[in-house]
Amino acid sequence: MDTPQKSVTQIGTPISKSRFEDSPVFNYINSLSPIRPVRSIPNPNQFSSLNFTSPPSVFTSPHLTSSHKESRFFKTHNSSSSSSSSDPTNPVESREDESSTSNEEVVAQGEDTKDLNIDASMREEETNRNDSVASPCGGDTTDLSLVPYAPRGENGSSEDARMELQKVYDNVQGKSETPDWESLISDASELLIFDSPDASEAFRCFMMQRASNSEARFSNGVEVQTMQPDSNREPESANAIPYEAVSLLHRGIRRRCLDFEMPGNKQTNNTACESSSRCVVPSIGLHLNAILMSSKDCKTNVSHDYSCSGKIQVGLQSSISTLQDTLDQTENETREDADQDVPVEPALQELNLSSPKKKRVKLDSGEGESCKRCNCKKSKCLKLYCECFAAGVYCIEPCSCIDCFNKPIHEDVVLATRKQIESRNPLAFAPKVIRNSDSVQETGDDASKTPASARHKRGCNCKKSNCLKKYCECYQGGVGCSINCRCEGCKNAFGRKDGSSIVDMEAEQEEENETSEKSRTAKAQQNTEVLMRKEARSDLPTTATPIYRPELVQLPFSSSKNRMPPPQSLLGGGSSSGIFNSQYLRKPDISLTQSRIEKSFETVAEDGAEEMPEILIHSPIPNIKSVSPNGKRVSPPHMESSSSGSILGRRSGGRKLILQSIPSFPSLTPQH
DNA sequence: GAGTTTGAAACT
DNA sequence: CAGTTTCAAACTC
Repeated sequence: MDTPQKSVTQIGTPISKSRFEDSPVFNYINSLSPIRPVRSIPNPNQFSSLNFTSPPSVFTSPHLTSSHKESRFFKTHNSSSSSSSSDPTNPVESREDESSTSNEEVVAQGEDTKDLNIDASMREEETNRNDSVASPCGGDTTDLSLVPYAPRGENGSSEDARMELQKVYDNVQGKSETPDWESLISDASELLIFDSPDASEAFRCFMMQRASNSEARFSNGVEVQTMQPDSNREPESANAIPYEAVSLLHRGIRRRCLDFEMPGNKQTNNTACESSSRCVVPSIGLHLNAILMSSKDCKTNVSHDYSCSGKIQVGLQSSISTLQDTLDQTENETREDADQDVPVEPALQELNLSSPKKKRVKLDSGEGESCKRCNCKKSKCLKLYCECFAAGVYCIEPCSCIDCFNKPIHEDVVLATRKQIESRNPLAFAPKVIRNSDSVQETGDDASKTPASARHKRGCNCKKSNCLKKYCECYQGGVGCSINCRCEGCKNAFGRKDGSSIVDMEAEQEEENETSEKSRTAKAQQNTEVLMRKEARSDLPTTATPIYRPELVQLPFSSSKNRMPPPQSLLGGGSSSGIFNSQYLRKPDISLTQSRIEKSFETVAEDGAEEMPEILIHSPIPNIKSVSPNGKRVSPPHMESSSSGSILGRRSGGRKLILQSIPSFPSLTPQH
């Protein structure tokens, strides 16, 4: 709700800079501090303000950058942990040691190796220090992910791996058309994602600091130093922040989630970030996991780590506000609420069918501690096949991948590959499930818990699974199918392509159980049933624009028992409203009439509401293609797509309220 | 755990 | 852009 913006607001605002610097306190502090603030040349690519603009011409090695960062942190905060750079007792370290035997790693990393050791000690320190706090995703498990071990693979020699790496890297680079590509990489490398609340908090601290010292470069070594003066600026966290920020950030960095820049955000981020939390959105897709992590999720165990994967994003992607909420909550309430569910949780938990939940349950109960991640064998975890890679996170120890290059140590390769993929498909790393956030504005507090709608950005293409299995990305994402889908025989429980949803199905079933001749026939054959349903619906003009209705999925109270759909799903959704549809399913004339009426109302806002919400706007054109075999009657998306939440009161006496152009993802546009 | 199925991603 | 191949997750046994 409002919280989301809060955090971001704090982050960017350049205003604070001048304010602080002009303040007597600041001057005083400056005079006291032996450390002279170092100002780097203003660089638009600086970390501050989440500036994603084109990279600096000067190439900066990602490794170098990160090394500096980490080592600096270490120096500054680590008076206590500076000592040992390796801890044999630490599993992570063990792993590292193992890896360190590889020449490759030494060669490749050099300074990194040192940093890694530092990292390890830091980690240890932090572990001791924040044990209760962050003990994140399975503690060690998470940490392990931080260990950049060489891609020797489980079965390859280090030499092979190195060659492989070179090959991959060359390959990627060769294909890259971006002139300043390396700069981009280095630039992107700074955009680390924070997949823990702590990390995000740290990040925020950093951003805040940067706000007051925006010129300082992340890698200039100023950060930590300037912290001191900063501490005064932030009375509430005074002493804590510097250390916390750094250590936490550090932890965040150590964690494998990467904050890959989002295509198209480079130019907009600056402004967007300054104005609203939405700025998170641009990269939210890749951050979601991180943010999710930031939610108490990270504090529980196994599930956390998994939540880092894109899959879990499902629930979170739902709404940025929710995410931000979570983030904020985490920040504000300290980590003591670790065990408390963030707003998002309820929703997910309620969704029995929700894949994330499912997965988590599975993990929790079934696989125990093993945060199972990817299992790539041939892709080197550098393709979208790899869940980790696709989710924007590094592979971690629990992964069973072979010859994995998706490790911090191969950051360049990862980023390069990513870049390449993005060049092919700018949305490749965008959240697969896009959630409409209009509910936020509409329903207030509950909004964050009950995102109005969501959909798979691209839609599925299921042929045999009927969208009833996790093969289906929509289903897996806990969202209904939409016109974007090209699925056949869609039975997606979260909402079918034809516009029905769980509620619809239930209502339908009831009807079917009772008398409907059609339904009886349909029951006879499942496949037939689907087709028939589609046909029946296709008869209804109102269903012409079957925008799927995922609302139920996200609703905490959307349990099967509770047939009360969320306000929006109940009222909105228009054509897709199951109740509505089922009600008129066999009353074409009525529905037709109504549809006409509606049509006159809908056209206005619905398109906007439906299409705009998605940051990732897809041309409706291809959607036309999505018509099922018998979907000839399915109207083009632009017709009167009834977006859930955009229309209210369809059932209420035929009166319909249109929530004009409520952007699902207002996030992109600076608001305030 | 091995084998199969499935559909996305990648390739042609 | 359509068809094919590759890939890894999901699923089944």
